[in-house]
Amino acid sequence: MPELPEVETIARGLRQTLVGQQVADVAVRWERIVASPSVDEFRTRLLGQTILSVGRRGKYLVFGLSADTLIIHLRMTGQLLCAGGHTSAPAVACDDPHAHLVLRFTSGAALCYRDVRKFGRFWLVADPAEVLGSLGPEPLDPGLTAERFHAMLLARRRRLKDLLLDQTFLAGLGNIYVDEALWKARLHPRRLGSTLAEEESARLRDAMCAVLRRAIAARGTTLRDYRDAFNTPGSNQDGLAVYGRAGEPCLRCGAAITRDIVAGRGTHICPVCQGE
DNA sequence: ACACCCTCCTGGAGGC
DNA sequence: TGCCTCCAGGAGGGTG
Repeated sequence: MPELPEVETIARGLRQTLVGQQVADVAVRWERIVASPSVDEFRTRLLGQTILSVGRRGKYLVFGLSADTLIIHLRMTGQLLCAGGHTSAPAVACDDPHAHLVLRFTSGAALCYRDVRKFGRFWLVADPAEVLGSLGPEPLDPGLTAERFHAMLLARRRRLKDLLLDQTFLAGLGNIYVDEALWKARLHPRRLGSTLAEEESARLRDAMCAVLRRAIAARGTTLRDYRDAFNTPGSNQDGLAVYGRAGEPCLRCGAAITRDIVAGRGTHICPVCQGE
């Protein structure tokens, strides 16, 4: 599932190939993929616009266009694949049955949106805040100091797992990296954020940043569906400490990793290192 | 304010 | 082999 490191990797790939491209054709094959505006308006407004920038906010991809902002969320299984043009990537089949939206550019290049589960969404907006306005801070923003993070945790009486998954609290973490960060910080997912000592919240912040930086360097975690813009899997799955390792030994203490449900999500914990 | 459940979707895995 | 049921979980919505 694309979380911050995967979306960052995709954004970097798309930036290389898409900046300067002008939209020549918009094909929408599954209409519910377009969240806003209507599919007709989405198509007509997008035609002729040039991509000026490609960025990321939380798990959202953000394309600065000549007149609007295009925002894409990949949710569970969404893939954005570059095709044609001067890219040397393996030919991506835009006629794939799961390719629900295809942008073609005047250069001959194309951007293919593929999504087996159809949960992903596109927005075309004049003001990005319409979609991104309620997101919390970026975990890797140097402005998110240890002091500020500690104050954020103290302000709410919620379990760490719920808080870190809540995109209005912090933008970009999903189930995999929350479990990895809590393990690294030796904190139990059910622990109330408001009970953390300064030293513990600093540990959590450092763990979160380390986990994300490592995953970005590894170009993301590919468990099944994730691919970058050139259809290449990441390699961070080889570096996971707890996610998907239920029953296997903790890399720190050797105890068996458990899998539990917290906040309605599969949650991987070392019962010894992460005492409740 | 917080916890819990449902919906959106599909394919893969496990049971029988 | 095949059919059926469950499960994965991001986000938004509703309810208690």
